[in-house]
Amino acid sequence: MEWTEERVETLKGLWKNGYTARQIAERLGGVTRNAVIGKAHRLGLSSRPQPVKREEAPIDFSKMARTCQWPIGHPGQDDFRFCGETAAPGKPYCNSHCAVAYRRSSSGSEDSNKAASKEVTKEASKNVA
DNA sequence: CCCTGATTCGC
DNA sequence: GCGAATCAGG
Repeated sequence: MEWTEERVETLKGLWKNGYTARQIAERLGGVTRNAVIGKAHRLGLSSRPQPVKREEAPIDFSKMARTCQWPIGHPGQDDFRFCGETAAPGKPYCNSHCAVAYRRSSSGSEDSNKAASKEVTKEASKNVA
């Protein structure tokens, strides 16, 4: 597999959001957790927030869940919840999380990714209250 | 034993 | 730079 921009961006996004290397590898497809970890390490990542044990995948929520299903916090923990922001039509996530989860072939780069991640954090904090 | 990420090591 | 193998911790 080739580490395209979008792939790296999704890797960073998911990794940053506490997903395990295996989940990320599984989501990206064609890569093993070692590849993900290796790449992450190479990218300058390595430490992470507490890992989230969650089966996350681009499930087809077509007509259900009009709210963002992006997991925030840790399952079983008091502050665990979903984003809850209005999701884009036909998508399981809101704009911010879609940017992190799907990242279409955008020529843009870290900037937009950073912006997305930033918003994610912002939304998370907002929802805590 | 299972899992995890971290590092090393050969390609 | 890449990822499997290996290392180390839970």
